[in-house]
Amino acid sequence: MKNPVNTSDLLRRHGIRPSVQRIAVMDYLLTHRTHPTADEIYGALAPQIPTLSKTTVYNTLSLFVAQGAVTHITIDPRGSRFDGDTSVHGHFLCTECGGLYDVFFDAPPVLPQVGGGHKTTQAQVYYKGVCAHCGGKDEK
Amino acid sequence: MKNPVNTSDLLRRHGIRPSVQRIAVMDYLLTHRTHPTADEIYGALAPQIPTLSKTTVYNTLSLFVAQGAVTHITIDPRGSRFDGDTSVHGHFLCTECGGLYDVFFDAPPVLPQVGGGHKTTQAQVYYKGVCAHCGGKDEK
DNA sequence: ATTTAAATATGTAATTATTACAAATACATA
DNA sequence: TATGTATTTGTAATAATTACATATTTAAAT
Repeated sequence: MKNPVNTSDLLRRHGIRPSVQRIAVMDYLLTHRTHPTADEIYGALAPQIPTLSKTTVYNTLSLFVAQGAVTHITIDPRGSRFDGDTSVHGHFLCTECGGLYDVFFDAPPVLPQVGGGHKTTQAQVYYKGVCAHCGGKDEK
Repeated sequence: MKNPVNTSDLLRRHGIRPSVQRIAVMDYLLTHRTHPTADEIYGALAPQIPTLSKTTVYNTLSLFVAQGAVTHITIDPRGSRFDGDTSVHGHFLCTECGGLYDVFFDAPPVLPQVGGGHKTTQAQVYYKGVCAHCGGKDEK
């Protein structure tokens, strides 16, 4: 089996009615941990679902995010990235190649509460720099 | 005086040669703590500098960010926001009104280092939710 | 002061991400 | 099977950002 959990059930648990397209998008996110853009997801799924529309991918991702099934990552100024792993972790963006890597925490960092009467629904930790592959390793 | 520091000197200290346009953009950022978009900055300065081009605003902001004189905030999926305060602090985005607020820390949060040989140049903490003005205060 | 070269700014056109919207299709239920 | 609702699709609009060639300004050299 590709996936340890049943994708339809996962969607239903988030109040999302499964469909061929929704299952495909979620499956793609669960099996590709590259934090893809909507366009990348569309490009990967279109060959298998020839009738797929880019609007559907956007609609689907928007629904997933609204239902808390997917995390919307805004670290990349070139466009939105999406993560099927909604657990608490950070993200590192390589500003050279655009690669986006997970940064898992031994213990989640303690972030101060937001004051001023604002109601926080989510906190995210973003790192930017140059990834090991692009040369971050060697250069001092 | 509007500004405690001389804007030209501030630019020079970051290796940026001052110009009428650059001073105006930096001044705007230093006196307006709303984390404006390029478009907002252009709209605010255009009346005073009639020849100002939007491309210049983009070029200028890009230069400021590259030289570390301004922070590029990517929390808002609708577009890039900019902050003339480069000190360590977080940001809260109201997903209703788009308002972007500073979150100052008593002590900077301890963020785990990024492993994997990646070279980190910057870390940012983003919060999302509903601001006090939009109703975050009342609603449980 | 004048010339010259380099840096900066401008305007227009392209690119790209995302959304709006109306029509078509699929789905679930009576 | 009929009917209403949800979902998907395609096209067109919107908006942010970049590319690029030209014009202007600045600084240095003569």
